[in-house]
Amino acid sequence: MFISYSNYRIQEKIQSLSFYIKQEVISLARKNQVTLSDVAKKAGVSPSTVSRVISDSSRISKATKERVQKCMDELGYYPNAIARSLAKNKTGNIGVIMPSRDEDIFLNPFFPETLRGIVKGAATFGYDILLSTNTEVGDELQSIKNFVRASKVDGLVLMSSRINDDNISYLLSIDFPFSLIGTPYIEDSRINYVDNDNFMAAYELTKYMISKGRSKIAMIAADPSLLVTKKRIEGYKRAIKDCNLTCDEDYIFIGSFDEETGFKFGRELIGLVPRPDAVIITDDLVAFGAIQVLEGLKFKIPEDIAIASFNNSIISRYSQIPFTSVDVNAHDLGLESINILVEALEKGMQNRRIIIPYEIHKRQSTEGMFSTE
Amino acid sequence: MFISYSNYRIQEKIQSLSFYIKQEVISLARKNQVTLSDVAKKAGVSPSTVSRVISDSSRISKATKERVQKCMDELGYYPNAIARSLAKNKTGNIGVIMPSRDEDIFLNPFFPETLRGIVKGAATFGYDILLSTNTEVGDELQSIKNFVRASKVDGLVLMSSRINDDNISYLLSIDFPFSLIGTPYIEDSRINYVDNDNFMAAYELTKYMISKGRSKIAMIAADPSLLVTKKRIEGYKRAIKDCNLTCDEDYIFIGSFDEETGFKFGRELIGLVPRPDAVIITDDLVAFGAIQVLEGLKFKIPEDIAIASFNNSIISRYSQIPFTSVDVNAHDLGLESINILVEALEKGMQNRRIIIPYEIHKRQSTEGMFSTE
DNA sequence: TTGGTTTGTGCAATCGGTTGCACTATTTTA
DNA sequence: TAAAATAGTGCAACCGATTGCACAAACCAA
Repeated sequence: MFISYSNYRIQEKIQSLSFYIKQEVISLARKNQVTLSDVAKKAGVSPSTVSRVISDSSRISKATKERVQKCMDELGYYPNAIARSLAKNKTGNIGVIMPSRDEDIFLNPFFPETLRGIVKGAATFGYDILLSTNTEVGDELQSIKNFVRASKVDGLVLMSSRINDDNISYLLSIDFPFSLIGTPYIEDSRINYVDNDNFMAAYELTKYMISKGRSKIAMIAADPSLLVTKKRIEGYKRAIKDCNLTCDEDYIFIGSFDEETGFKFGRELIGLVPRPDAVIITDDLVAFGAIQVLEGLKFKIPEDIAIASFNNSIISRYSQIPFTSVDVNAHDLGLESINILVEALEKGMQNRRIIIPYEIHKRQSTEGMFSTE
Repeated sequence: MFISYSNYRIQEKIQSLSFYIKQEVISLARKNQVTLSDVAKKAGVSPSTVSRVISDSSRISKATKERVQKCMDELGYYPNAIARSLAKNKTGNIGVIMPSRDEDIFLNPFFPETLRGIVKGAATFGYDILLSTNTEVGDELQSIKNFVRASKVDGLVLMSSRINDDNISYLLSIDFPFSLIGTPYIEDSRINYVDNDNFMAAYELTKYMISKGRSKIAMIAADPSLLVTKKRIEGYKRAIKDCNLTCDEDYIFIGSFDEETGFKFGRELIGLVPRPDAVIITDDLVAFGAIQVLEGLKFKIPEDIAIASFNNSIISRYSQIPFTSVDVNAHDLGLESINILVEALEKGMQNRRIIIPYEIHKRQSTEGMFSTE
């Protein structure tokens, strides 16, 4: 009698059989997971007792604890985090949602720096970091939902905030714990965030320019739907106004966080009438691009035009013309974002807002034409 | 009758009660997890059927599939990843083990770049990235064990390899799937890795120096227990030998991946007799430090001494004197490390070794005193 | 001695899925 | 037309923990 191999049931069976064989082979080496029950059996107690020993329950006698502990050591037992997560409805993971521009993200040292702080913070509290891996650009919400709805994380860190931020709205609507790096677009006591005072930073930077004798100050910013950009533009405008200078909208350029933006607007900048004698730029890389262009066009920095920017990355220090830049302390932003999140998770703390101090590193690019100081 | 509050049982009860109240409150908003059984109930089928609909089993009729699907949509069902992990013994997570130097890691753009590739690769295959968060410096093995023994990940990516690497030995000993960025210290068909040909890169770079008329070539390297360093030193030595030049051990300096190393050895370098007319450095940041020192000491680059290094980071392009640097293509290293790991996980592939091409970006710092080309 | 505590442990349900196997109804084959 | 194969679904065990409650033994006060 022929066996009909078209019989998919058999195929299934074979498949599952070979699966088992493979698993078996693998399991000989790996998958030698010692379980709680194994320990219990060896120690002659019930699994619940072992579980209580692990959590150091006060209801287990010292003698039993020691005996069980010994068995655990001997068997090399290590609790299965997945099973524990399921039972306790807690994962021990914190999800980090990175802006999904792919190219940009790690180019700008702000994110790696922040991530370093995050990792460090998580380590001290015993959490692991789950990184969002969006395939689609701009689809952070999808990553968030994947993490949240699949219960893969206990809480989230959002690394940026925008106006009418969908991510924030969603998380608030389902009341899921998160902390934000940046200032939220709405006041809501449930939002824990950490940020610099970007308004003041830009304000102070602009004032500093003015104190150095500059009066026609331009700005190159990024997408103003990003709160950080918005705040900086506001601070800049306010300083101009407070000093009774005029702030033409022509003087504000909107680009992105790359060198190209610096090239492009550096060129346009010097075409303005009257020509600016200073420019504030929201990122070092952009500033660097602008400097290159301006130098190429034979403008002198800082004599003809002063330049200052944000992030205080390595290139601001080591560019041909070292330029003034605001250190936002990205590492601490990351670290504190974890602190407040963990406090929210473990102690139910709310309404935490932490302002991380910035620091203006003054360099050659903003030296005065004539100093008023 | 008084209630004895010292009765810890009662205290426990109260605690658990308040816990429940809190949980209850929370669960009103969050924790509205729709489960498989809910869907099953609504669709009037058994949970197993729903599960099979999710996995699109061929054994469920089209009609049932559609009906169940509709119920899932209506209820907003989303499978719980934890429960699934437990049942399938697969997490969908890949652990990334970063060298645990804390400060160094993100300072050097190599790691962020690599991580970017890793994240991108993981996204295409639908895996999430779990980052190692070692508290103790140099204690990657602990992180690895935490991930592996707790079953938090399906596989691992190691971002560096050393001689007699404990991490590799451990993973091999328990036969746990991983891929390596770098070349392993031992031949083992079970190790899948991706690397540059660091020997050839250094060899070629050295030859290039020689072709430019240099004959006394020094090297500043990092810890030679790191395979990457070892290979580069070997390539360098070989090139020297092949050209019948002498390679004094004095010409080789061992430091770390920071500017300080550049400062220190830049200074020592020019004290050597005979004085080197070229130096190969294993990292841009170090090279940058060296350049600063040398310039400070009034040495001309490239006239007095040529400089070349590795990683082609932004500072190699934009330093006052742009310097020659080898682009190791960190992004692709990361991306491929995921590719081979996933192939190992899902298809049992072994013995994969991928060499990512490097590219020497030639810049001003290696222009010849006199060109032989 | 008796009834009430206090202590220490185990039972069994639960977390939310997956899957081998059994079972029925329908179709195909001879 | 009877036997065999196929299709569609459900039962129940299982993944590896946690935890409310029950229960037995030891202890204590009156």
